[in-house]
Formats: sequence, structure tokens, C-alpha cells
Amino acid sequence: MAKRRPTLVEVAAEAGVALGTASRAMSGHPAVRDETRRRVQAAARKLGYEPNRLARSLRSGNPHFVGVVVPDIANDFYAGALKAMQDVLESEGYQVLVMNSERRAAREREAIKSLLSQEVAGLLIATAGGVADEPPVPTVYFDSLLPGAGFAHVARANQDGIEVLLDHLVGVHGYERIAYIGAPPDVTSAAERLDAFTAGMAARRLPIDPDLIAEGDEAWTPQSGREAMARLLDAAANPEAVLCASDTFSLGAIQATRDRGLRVPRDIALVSFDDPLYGEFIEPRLTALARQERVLGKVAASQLLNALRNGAKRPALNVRIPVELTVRRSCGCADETAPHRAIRTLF
Amino acid sequence: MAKRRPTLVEVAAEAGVALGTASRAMSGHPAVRDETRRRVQAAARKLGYEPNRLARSLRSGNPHFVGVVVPDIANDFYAGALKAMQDVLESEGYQVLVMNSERRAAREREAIKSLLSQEVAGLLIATAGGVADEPPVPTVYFDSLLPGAGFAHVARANQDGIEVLLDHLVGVHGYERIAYIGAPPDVTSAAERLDAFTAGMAARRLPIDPDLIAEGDEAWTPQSGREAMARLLDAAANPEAVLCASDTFSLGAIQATRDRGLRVPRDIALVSFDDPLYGEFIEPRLTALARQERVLGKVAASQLLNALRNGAKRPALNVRIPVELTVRRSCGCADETAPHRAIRTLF
DNA sequence: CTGAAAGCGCTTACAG
DNA sequence: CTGAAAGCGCTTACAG
Repeated sequence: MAKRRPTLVEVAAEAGVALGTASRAMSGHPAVRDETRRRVQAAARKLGYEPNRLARSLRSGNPHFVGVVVPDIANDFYAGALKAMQDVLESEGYQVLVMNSERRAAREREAIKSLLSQEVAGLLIATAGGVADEPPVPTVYFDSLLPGAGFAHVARANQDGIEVLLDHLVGVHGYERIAYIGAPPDVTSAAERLDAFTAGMAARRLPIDPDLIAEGDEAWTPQSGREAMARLLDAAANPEAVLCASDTFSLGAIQATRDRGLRVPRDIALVSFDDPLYGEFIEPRLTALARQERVLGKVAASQLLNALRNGAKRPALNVRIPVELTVRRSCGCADETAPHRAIRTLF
Repeated sequence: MAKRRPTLVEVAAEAGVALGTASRAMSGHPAVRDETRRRVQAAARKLGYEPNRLARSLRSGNPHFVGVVVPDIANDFYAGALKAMQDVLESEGYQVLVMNSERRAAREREAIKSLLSQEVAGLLIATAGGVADEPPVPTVYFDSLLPGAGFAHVARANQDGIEVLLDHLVGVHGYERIAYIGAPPDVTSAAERLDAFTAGMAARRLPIDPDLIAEGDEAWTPQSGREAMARLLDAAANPEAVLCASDTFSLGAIQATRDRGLRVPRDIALVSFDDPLYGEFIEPRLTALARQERVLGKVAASQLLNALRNGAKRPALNVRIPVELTVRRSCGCADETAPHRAIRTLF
């Protein structure tokens, strides 16, 4: 357990070459005789040598870390996005460093500072508003953006998503009194959805009664969704349908209807932004937009790779993940066997 | 975006002291005049200096990374455990490096090797069987263990958990034909639960019909639980109750009963190891053991901290997280208002 | 093609 | 209390 790991000087000694030669042999430098390279590799294998990547980064000036800052890695949406990011970044030789902001600006600021002192090549941030001044490394914002900053922005097509959901509610089912449960609009994802909802209702000349709009908490918890739905039902604004800005709000909202003996979709229809985890196994099955956290993570990481390769200074690229609706039962559609899938994109 | 971060030599120059003095001033070394320390700190602040933690680790020989290897970080159980580990490790100045084994021994081996070349102080592993020879740094196994290896083992009290569930099924409800859905016993968590089930049934002189035992897949997916339950129902062994080794299997099993128009608990009772995420919002509400991934992660990380502080060589400590049962509806208990909570421990 | 040397950004004995 | 120097484990010009 305490045995020291061998270093390159030991490998060089074992192979009978100079340190520099051993380094070149190991790193695939072309100007090394085949026979020499083999000798060095054999020595490395014999000693169980593995290069010290920290020393390598320090000396070469090419950091091999990428920092990721999310509100909460225990949130399955961010956990999924992280996984996808790791897949693309690790295949390019980068190691991911994750930190949680806990949705607090001060903690986010600390996390970024900490990441920077570990020499990250770049940053992927779902911001909670803690980005003081622009980080000195290429930065891609995802999910929760900082308008105007960074190399690229990657998020879902929030506006389009709300439009697709409203289209279904209004166009297919003919609902008019539609309620909305969203998160506090301090983050772009919440703000964009709320704005799209009010704009979409106005465009359809449907009522935007304040009693039809409720707010969950900033952590998007099911419990806050339950309370928001309870408020909606208390207000006696008699919504025919509710549009939830997240799967978690939907779970809570459904529970709130059960609390009063109501049923979805019989008594009130519900559609949702984001399928719940294991959505196939939850009753009632939700008509919802796919979460696509994997795509989001993958695209965001790819954008960062672009920045790392040719970090040209230019206005931030705004990438939107197209929305995908799965129609199931919660909206009032009966037929589960042939789900209608509307694919829309903003590109 | 491209501005270089200032180094300690620049801070020293700005403060008019030698490099070594600047280093001591910043690191809180006692032998520094107050006035000098203030000058250095002022210079550091002025330049926006942040120490390079990689260089510090390399020179001091005290690595500040801890490696975590899990089957799949997108799995919310592991994501929750990771979060807890981060909380305790970051407060001690460590930075966590996570990698996924994807439940494959070869990938786990690669992950460990990669982590080691980044100079981790220690390792936290939920093993998929890829630990070739003992890592040269203190290692704590959690959830999925490697018997005999490492500094400590931290897992839930699997045997006790099964006992508590059987006690409830048999003692409270009087069920006798009890089925089991578990994961392939290649990992200790699955093996311990299966063994405890057969032993517990035998001890109670209840039937252990092979038709009453079904296996899901190694990723513990709901879909495989659904198929396992379907097989159980097909076998016509007529179970009165089913004990699922995970929340995911339970979700699938419930879906399988719905597939045939059966209902839980009316037609068949169900109890589960591990509450589902957002379990309060899922119908039927499950009688299940708390997942406790936060406690698990916290305890495992604390054990590693112990090893890091006084890494005495000794037989691995075996720590078990006590089990906690929440009685709800899926077992057949009607009263939801006063959940009976049985606390049992193996300590 | 190979070796000797400098140096990445730090910490830490060793003198004074 | 402070400075000058060595060195962590590497990479990379520079000679030869």
C-alpha cells in the first residue's frame, strides 16, 4: 500500500538511456530509434511505470483537466449530463473535475476559483449567477446560461418546447384555461419557459390569469410542485390543464390532485417539460418533452473541445437542443400504443 | 480569456521579498513577520494570485486528489453517494475525481490506473470486479465490496435488511409464498441479499421454490425487473408477495402486474430494498428500506480520511449502515398516517 | 537519433 | 525572521 510509484528516471536507468530519450520514447516522439523505443517500453512495463500526469501538465503547460460546475450533482438531470460530458472529454484525454454550487452564487464563485487553481483547460458551467468576471479559460455555459459570456451556450429549446406543449393542449385537446407551474425565473431555463408561456398564451388569445401561474422553488422540488398545484386548485381559477416546467413539478402536482381526490387526466390534464426518470413506470404516464440531458452534456462538451482546439475569440455561439414530445396519457390522449412524436427544432 | 495567471515569483517581486518568503507568508508558516505577511498578502490580492495546487502537490508530495470509481455516475444512487463524499472530502481540502466503470472489470482497471497517474491520495471504489492487485494508496470499498482488501468496507446491512423485510411480510401479514427479484450475484450487494433471502426463508421453514426466485440484470434496471416479475407470474408458483432487491426492480415489477391487470397490494404484496427517488410521489407508495446513499457516501469518505491520517496497516474494517424500514401501502398495510419505522443495526 | 540542461510553479530544508 | 538553493517528475529546445 505504501510502495512508491516508479518514475521516468528509473525507467531510463533500467533501459540504459537518458531521461529525455525515455520521455520521447514513451510519448511517441518520431525521432527515436525503434530498438530504443522497445527497450524503454520494456523497462517501463517491467517496473510498472505510469506517467505522472500532474508533472506532465505542469511542465508542458497543457492542462488535462476540465472543470464542471453544476447546482447539484445528486440531481439526476445533472448527473446524466455529467456522464455524457465525461464520455466525450475522457476520450480526448481530459479528466473531469465536478463541483456543486448548491445554487448559491458565492459557492459557485468559490468552485470556479478552486477549479482554476487546479489548472483546468476549460470550464462547463450551469450557472447559479456566481460568475463574477469571465474565467481566464474557455468556458461553455449549459442549461442555465450567462447571456453574452463564454465561448458557447448550450441549452434546450425552451421556447419551442413550451410552444409544442401549448400546441398539443390547445390544438389537439382544445383546452383554454391553462395553468403553469414554473421555477423562479432567476435562471435562464426558468425565465425562458415562463416568458414563452405568457407569450404563447397571449398569441393564442387565451387568458393569462395571475391565478393560473404558480411558482415552485429554485431547486425544482416535487414538494414545491405539490404546494404550487395546491395553490392553483385553491385559487378556484378552474384550470382545465396544467403545464409543468419540469418532471419534478409534475410529480408533485399529480400528488396534489390525489390529495384532493382528483385524477389526472380525468379531472385535470397535465403536460410536462422533461420526462421523469423511469417515466415508463410511473402512473399516470406523462405527456412530456424528453429530458435529453445526455445530448445536452454531449453537445456542451463538444463545444468546449472546439474552444480548446481553436479558441478564436468571437461572440458566443448559441446552441439549442431540439425538443421532442412524447404523447402519453396525462394530457387526456387515450391511445398509448402509437405515441405521436413531434420533432421540432430551432436551428 | 487568454491572460496568464500570476505566479508566486511575481507576488514575491511585487512584495519585494524572496520566493521562499512569499511561499511561507501565503501558507501560514509561523516564522514570518506580521508586517511581511501583510505585504505579501496585499501583493497577492493586487495581482489576483491563486496558488497552483498541482505544483504544490508535486513539490510537497501531498496529493490533494481522491479518486472515486462507480459503476455509473448517472445512476442516482451513486450520484447521491458521490455528493456526500464530496461534501466531506472537500471540507478537508481534497478534490474528488470520479470515473465510471460501466460495470466492466476492464474499464474499472483502466479507471484506477488513470486515477493513480493523477496522484490520488486515496481511492473509494464500488467495485465491478476490476481491481487487479491492491492499489498502492489507501482504498475504501463501498456498496460493492472486495472481501479482504482495502482499509475499510462500507455497505448497507444487507442481511439485516432482508430480515426486516421478511419479518414484516411474515410476521405482520402472514405471507408464506414469497418471491424474490434480485440482481446477478456477481457483486457483494446482490449476493448478500440473495443469500439472506434463502437463509431467511429456510429459517422460517417457508418454501424456497426455484420458481419463486427471479433475476434482473446487472444494471438493476426497471425493465429487467418487469421481465423478472413477468416470469414469476408466468411460473404459476402463485406468490402472495414479492421482495425486490431494489427500488428499480420494484418499479418494473409493479408495471408487470399492471401489464396483466393485477394490482399491488390487492393482488400481490410488494416490499423493497431501497426507496425510489421521489418515493412519496409514486403510486402505490412502497414499503421499503431507506436508500441511505448519503450516509453511505459520508461514512465511506470519513473512513478514507481516517486511512489518510493514520494509515496503519490492519485488517479491513467492516462498516455496515443500519437499515431503516418505512411501512407504506405496497405491503398491504392500509394505515399511511402513522408509518411504523423499524430501526435495526448490525453494530 | 540521443544526451545534457533548463525549467513548469511551487515547498522546504539549510544557512545566516 | 529571511534568502538562496535544491528538487518534485516530467517535457522540450539545443547541441552534437
